[in-house]
Amino acid sequence: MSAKTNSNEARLNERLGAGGFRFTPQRQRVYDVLLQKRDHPTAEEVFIRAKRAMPEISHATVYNCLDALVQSGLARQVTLERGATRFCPNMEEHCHYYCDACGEVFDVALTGDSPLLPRPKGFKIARYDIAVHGVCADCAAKAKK
Amino acid sequence: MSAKTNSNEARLNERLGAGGFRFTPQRQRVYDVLLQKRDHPTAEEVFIRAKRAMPEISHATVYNCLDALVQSGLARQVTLERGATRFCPNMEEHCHYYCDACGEVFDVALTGDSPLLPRPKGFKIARYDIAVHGVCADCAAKAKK
DNA sequence: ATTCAATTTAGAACAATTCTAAATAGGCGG
DNA sequence: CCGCCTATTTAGAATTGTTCTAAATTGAAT
Repeated sequence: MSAKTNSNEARLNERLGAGGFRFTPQRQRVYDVLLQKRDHPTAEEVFIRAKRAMPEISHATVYNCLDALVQSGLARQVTLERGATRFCPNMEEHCHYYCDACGEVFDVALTGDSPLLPRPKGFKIARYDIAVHGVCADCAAKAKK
Repeated sequence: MSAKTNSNEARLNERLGAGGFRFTPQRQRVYDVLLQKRDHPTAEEVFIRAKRAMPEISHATVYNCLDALVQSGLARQVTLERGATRFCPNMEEHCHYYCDACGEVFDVALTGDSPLLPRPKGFKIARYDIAVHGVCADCAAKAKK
């Protein structure tokens, strides 16, 4: 086990605890899956990947684990379009560029100040999600041909 | 029929045409439903409301109409959370405040400059959606008690 | 009027998510 | 270490949201 894996495990343990959740092998596995390939997988994709090293894991558990990770501040839930929700372990301030042509999702860091948003009086902001729709460079090039 | 309704109908007709769609009574009805109560209804809610004046309208038609409106630039599709997609006829630049406690959605106009977003090279932006999650003033007050 | 494609319809099918009840596992006080 | 209590996991059923299908209808353009 690498030092990197160790530190991820430590953070997982700590954050789950802070969120009132237990550390379980399934949650560790699901978190690993998110960290290993940061391509904004759906719950179904996470399920498939998680099964590779833990074949007996169930669908409901994957949802439970993902929810626990989201509530513990270790992952974000991303809803870009109708259909399956995606998950993202990048907790830096960033926005999502979504290519309507190929479906790929790009994280782009929000540099400097957060966008200045007016807000309803008294509203307590927990987080915000910025989704940008359009066509990525590759797809734009293909379309031009 | 009021002058207001007339102008909405004219715009609907024009925009549908520009988008390559036909004007139909069902599309008019669905658009009316969106305009009459701007509370970000789900497709199911639109279906129920549309039925009141058009009892024979079907589920599939409501989806078809909503998609036509979205593609014609007359409505926006809003995905704030897992579960049903919502629809919004407000085409001004605005962001959505979503109360995680009561589920209410508030439109807030984006004043002045759009937030400056860095973007991937070559990405052609079609539109962007800003969703702010948190707790609205009412729910925050209730929670404090 | 005729024709062709878009649209609508009811209902089936499918996909995503949540629920259920029973089994298991963790942490804690004794 | 034991027993207890609660959280978690599991398989599968159930529910919800969305899309598909095939046939009938409608609309626009000849």
